Amino acid sequence: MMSMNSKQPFSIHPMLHEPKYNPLHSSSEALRRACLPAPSLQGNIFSGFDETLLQRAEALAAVDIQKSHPFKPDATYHTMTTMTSMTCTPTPSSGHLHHPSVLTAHHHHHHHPGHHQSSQGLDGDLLDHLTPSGMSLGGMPGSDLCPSASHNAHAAHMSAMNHMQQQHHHQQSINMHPHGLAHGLPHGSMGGHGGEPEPDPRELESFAERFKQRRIKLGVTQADVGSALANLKIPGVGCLSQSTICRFESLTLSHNNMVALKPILEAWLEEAERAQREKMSKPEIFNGGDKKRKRTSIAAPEKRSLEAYFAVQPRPSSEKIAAIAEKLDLKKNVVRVWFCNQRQKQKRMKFSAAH
DNA sequence: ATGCATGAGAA
DNA sequence: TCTCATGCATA
Repeated sequence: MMSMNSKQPFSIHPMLHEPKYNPLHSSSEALRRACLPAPSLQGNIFSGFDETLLQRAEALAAVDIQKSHPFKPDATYHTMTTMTSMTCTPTPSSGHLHHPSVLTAHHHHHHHPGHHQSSQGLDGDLLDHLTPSGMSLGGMPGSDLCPSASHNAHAAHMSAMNHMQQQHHHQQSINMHPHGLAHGLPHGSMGGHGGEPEPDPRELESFAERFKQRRIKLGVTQADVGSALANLKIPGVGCLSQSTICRFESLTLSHNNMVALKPILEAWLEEAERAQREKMSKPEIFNGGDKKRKRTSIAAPEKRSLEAYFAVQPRPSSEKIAAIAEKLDLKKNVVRVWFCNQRQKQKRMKFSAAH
């Protein structure tokens, strides 16, 4: 009953996928379990008795939390973006941005829209027990590390180049960014031609590593790469954020996304190295920006509760989301988005673990 | 490096 | 409404 996630991301055609990267199968369950936050529950959760498990999950989540706390979860966003229109930055058109785009690769998959889970014992039990509270700990303090990004200043940029890649199916098109992009998808996806071949995870992995290394050698930051991409006049390709470049290097993008971005970054890298060789042009540093969007921060206890719910029911109904939101004293939308992001995260983890 | 968010497109 | 690609804000 849980295999609805068998959607393989890919762009390729239906018949093109390689057997190798196909994680579905039972392995996905194993993997998922490996990623689960609640160790004690793992064994049975997906087996079948949801209700009991739900209660346990709940209990587990509520264990440490027995407190009340003064925390006020919303307030988070005041979106007042100032327009920063630079070359690349997506300018918020009307209030904020518009834009991302897409790679849509879903053809075959899908999930059940309306009724997946059946056991809803949770509305009552689980939610009742939960204590949205304050602190507890025991969980995970932060083990954050990361030096982080700084923005240096030199960059290399180049000018034109083109590649052509096109496809026009409606199903999958990768498009990058906001402004006027189109979608260009690498590798041979449609039409059967011989565009870019290898959807090979192996290759992607090594490329990402090489990319990072060479990028550093060029003295360019992830952010620089992102903006410099616009200088490559690849149709449909504009700039990308530091986040995306970072995620590409760390392989934390979906397989499809990695495959789509690879040729673009590869083109940039070559151009950048070529450009550096001859003359270094100026860095294109644009700076400016005042952005005021605030990020919601979900406290650890609430997060643990959400994880517990997620372990049992990754796709809660709207009603359930509302109930959870209320219990945790979070906005419904925040909860909904959290679940969405959690699913994406798990999917990526599953995939990478499989390879 | 990541968490939370937006938005387009597909169900 | 969900998924997926992306991004801003932030630790």
